[in-house]
Parts: sequence; C-alpha cells; structure tokens
Amino acid sequence: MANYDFSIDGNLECGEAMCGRRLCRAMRGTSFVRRHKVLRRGDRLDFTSGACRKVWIIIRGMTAICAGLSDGRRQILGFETAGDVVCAMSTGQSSGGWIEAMSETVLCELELRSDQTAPLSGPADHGRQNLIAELFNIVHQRLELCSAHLVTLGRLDSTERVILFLVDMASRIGRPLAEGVFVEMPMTREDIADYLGLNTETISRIFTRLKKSKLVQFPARNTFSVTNMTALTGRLPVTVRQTSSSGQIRDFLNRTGRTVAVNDGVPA
Amino acid sequence: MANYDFSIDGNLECGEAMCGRRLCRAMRGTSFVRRHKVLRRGDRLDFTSGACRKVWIIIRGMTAICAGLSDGRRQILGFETAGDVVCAMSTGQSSGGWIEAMSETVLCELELRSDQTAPLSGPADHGRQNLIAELFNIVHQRLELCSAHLVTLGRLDSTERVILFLVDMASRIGRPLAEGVFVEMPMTREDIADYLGLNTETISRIFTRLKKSKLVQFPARNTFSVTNMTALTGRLPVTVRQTSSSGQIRDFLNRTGRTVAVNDGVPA
DNA sequence: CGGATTATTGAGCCAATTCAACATCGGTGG
DNA sequence: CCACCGATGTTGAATTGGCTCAATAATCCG
Repeated sequence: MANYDFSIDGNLECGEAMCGRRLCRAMRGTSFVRRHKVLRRGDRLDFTSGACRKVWIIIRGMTAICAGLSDGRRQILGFETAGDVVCAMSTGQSSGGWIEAMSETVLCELELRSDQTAPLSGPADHGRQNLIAELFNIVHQRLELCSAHLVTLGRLDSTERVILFLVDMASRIGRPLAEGVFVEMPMTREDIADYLGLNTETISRIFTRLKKSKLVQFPARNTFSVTNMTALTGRLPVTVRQTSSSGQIRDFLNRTGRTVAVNDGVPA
Repeated sequence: MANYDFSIDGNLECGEAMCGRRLCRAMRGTSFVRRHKVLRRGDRLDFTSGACRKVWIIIRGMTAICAGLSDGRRQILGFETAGDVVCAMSTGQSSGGWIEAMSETVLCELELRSDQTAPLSGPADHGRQNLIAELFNIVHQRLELCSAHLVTLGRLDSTERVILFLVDMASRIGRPLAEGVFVEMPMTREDIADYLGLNTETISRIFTRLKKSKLVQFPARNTFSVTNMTALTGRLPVTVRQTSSSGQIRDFLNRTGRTVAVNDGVPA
C-alpha cells in the first residue's frame, strides 16, 4: 500500500526543519534505519511487524492511529499532524493496529534493525541516553492524549465529543481568520465517528445541529470555521488541551541541554 | 487524607520483594525521595502538585487512576494492583487527576526533588540511564493499557465491556479454584461503572444477566467466580490482554542486563 | 457526463439511562 | 444481641440518545 521510499539507509539528512528534529539527532549513532515515505489517503503501515520497533515522524499531512477488532469494528486512537510522532505498539485486546493516512502524508520512518544491536547494548553514552529520553517523551505525550480521550469516550455525550473534536482540530490545524478560525479537515465523517466512538450518521446530524445553532459553519464538506470559539468551548465541561505538557520528569530528562521536539509544530 | 509515612528520605531499603524492584534499584543515586504510604479505601493522592513529578509503586491493595470533569463526572482510567506502577501526569481536558485507593493499599511514593537537580543533569551514567529506561517502560506499558481501554469504550457494548472487565480482573487478581477462578474485587459497582463508561444500574443489571446465564457466579456482593472461562471469553470480539508486552524498543532498553520489573507480579 | 463514494435526512428501534422504590449489607450504639 | 442507619446494590417503569436501515442528495473523479 505504502508508495515509494526516498532512501533506505540512515545516511540521508532529512534536515532539521523536518522530522522530529531533536529526535532525528538523537538517532545518530544508533542502529535505526531512517527512510521517508509518502502515503496516499487510505494507505496503511501496520504495527504487526514487531510492536515498538518503528517510530514514525509525520512531516506533512495527517494520519490516524487505528485499532481493529476481529469483527471488523475499528477504533481510531488519535490523529497526528506535522511534527507529531507515533510509536508502533501493541493495541491490547484488539486484533492489530496500524497507522492510516487521512490525506497525502509524508513521514519519516525510523526502524530499529534487530540484526545490528552492538551500538545499543554498549556502555551508556549521551547519544543513547538522548534517544531513550526522546522515546520517553514521545510515549509520555501520547499517554496524556490517550488518557484525555478516554475521558471523552467514557463520560462525554455525543455533542460534547463532536465539539471537543472541532475545538481540538481548530487549535491544531486551524488558520486564523478575520475573526475566528478556518479549518480544513482531511478525514471523513466515518473517520471522525471511529475516533469519537459514534457512527457516521450521528456525526452528520450533530454537524447539522451545530450549523443551525450558528456555532459552526461548514462551507464545504471537509472544512469548517468557528467565529466565536468561546461560545463553542463554553459547551464543554472540560478545559481544552494545550499541546505542550511539561511535567518535571520530562523536564529532568531534558536537562541534558535539549528540549522536547515532539510538538514544536512544523508548519504543514 | 493519606495516613502516615513510614520514612521521609530515600535511605530506607524497601526490600527487593516489594516495590517495583528494578525501578527501586534504578532510583539509587538520583534525587528521588522515597516514602511508603498506607491508604484506606477512598483516600486520594492528587496529581496536581506537578504532573509527572511523582511515581507510585503499588505494594499491596488496589488503586484507581481517576480523572474528574468540572461538572463532577468521573472517569477511572485504570485499576492497579501489587506490582503496578503509576506515574502522576496531566489527564488532558479533565479538571484534575488523582489516584484513589479501592481497598487498604500500601504503596511506595517516589518524588523528584526539584531543589536537588545536580545528580540528574550530570553526564550519562548507568544509573541515570537505567532510571530513564524504567520510566519509559512504565509509561509505555500504561500507554498500551490505555489504548486497549480506548477501544473498549469506543467500540464495545455494555455487556462486552463488563465481561472484559471480569476476565481482566480474573487474570490479574483471581485465585485458581478446583475448576475456574475465584475473584475478590474491592471496588464498588459505581467504580466499575466509572471505569467502563456506564452507570451503576447497568453494571448491576448485566451482573444479574450473567448470573442467570450461569456464566458467572456472584456468591457475595464483592466476589465472583467463573468456572468456564473459555465460554466467557468466547463472548468477546477481542483476544484478552497478556500482562507482558514485549516490543523491540523495550527489549533494546533492557539490554543493559536488566529486565522489566513493572509487571512481575508481587503476590498480594 | 456517469458512476462511485461520501454525506444528509427521516422513520423506527433498541440499548442504556434516569428516576424511583425497595433490598441488602456493614457498622454503631443502646 | 438486636435495632437502627447510612451506604451500597437491585429491580422496575418510563424515557431518550444514539443506532440501524433506507432513501435521497451532494461531491469527487475518471
């Protein structure tokens, strides 16, 4: 499904402006293979081939982390845009996980070569330590997002979930407007439904209701804009997520002089 | 709320048999303060005082990681028993997180002293590297559990959720019976509801239905037993979680000679 | 333009909730 | 020891939010 690779080994410099930057730097001297990939909408990269063996850094576009059940049901665990980092992992009970492109996506894949372990098992050095710290940050960040989404699915009703989704998208990929925000969302209603634990028709109905209440405009099938964000967030029983979460352990891990790259936000 | 501390500084040896063992060892030489705490049912330890500044290792009993919404709704993110490790963190949108004792609980709290950072920012050494690797493992493991639970809340119906809960409890704290498993569950119906995104009455009704279908027996209000586990899991569209998940990055992190302690399972 | 995909809308249904009454359990004090 | 009380659990009736099924509309793309 995935298209073509730009490079096969780690020698390609992917440039500080792309990739997770500090993560890329931390990867030097380790036995990771780095390759760029271009995905078209619908293309998948499976988690199956060894959980936690690959890391993907989204450079452009948007992907979804998906988990599938044996009976075909799908749950989307999260959407990632430029600058976000995903770690392949076991998705628990479900019968397999993958990432799936929501739009044309360019990403950087880092794969741990299992046949070349020497540089990894050696004595501690800054390179290795940086790498582990980066991995910690990636996973820690995702855990916080995942926990937040658990609350969403467990305790918010359908309207609250949809509003939260819109607000989240607006803050992540929205462009400022004369007043308010304009957002191009690459995913379908079905994707949104699979993310929010609802179904397609419900998403559609709630969009219609929001449109009628003038809280959100939907000028095209895959765009929306919000003029009064405060009015929208006012409908939520939660404070909206800020993309940077700085805990003290994360601070501590960053004290080697680096800072966390994960969500510096590479402009798409 | 929390009762009394056994010790206030890190000099107390808490014994290899308790705590997260390798985690405790990894903590040596770092500026973490270690203290034991005893909690009674309902006691809480807040996440507020600095996300990701504390780590709790459950020694005995059971706790729940909780997230609260501003309107009072509560979501339980997970239950932890002896051997499990929790890291204080931001729970995203929600208005605060905490861990809460489901039964009399003994745990070991590791707190990063922010005023004593020298040993942490120094050059890489094995102690520091081990510590980061342990923290990675803790967070990674929780991320996998969290992802799995996301699928549960997003795509399983109430009966499936309840069965999954029972099977999970059985595998974690069940005692083998002549045939089948016997489980003492310390939490109330409300706790279970808050974990599964349902309400108290629904839990009760499903328990009654399972009892009538002879799949599960409930000899007392807070115990149950399953004689035919296969019949029970057959109702699920998922394969049940195994407590150990071994990804290659985790393997790689463990190649210094340690193994992951997180879920070795200290007998309660 | 034509066909496939995606989105919207309506009607009816069902799962899970709400509200209310009652039962059971555990603990406390007389 | 028993009576009482609050907390927890169960059950029923009525309601409703979100789903299923189905028809239609809009959009995309060759």
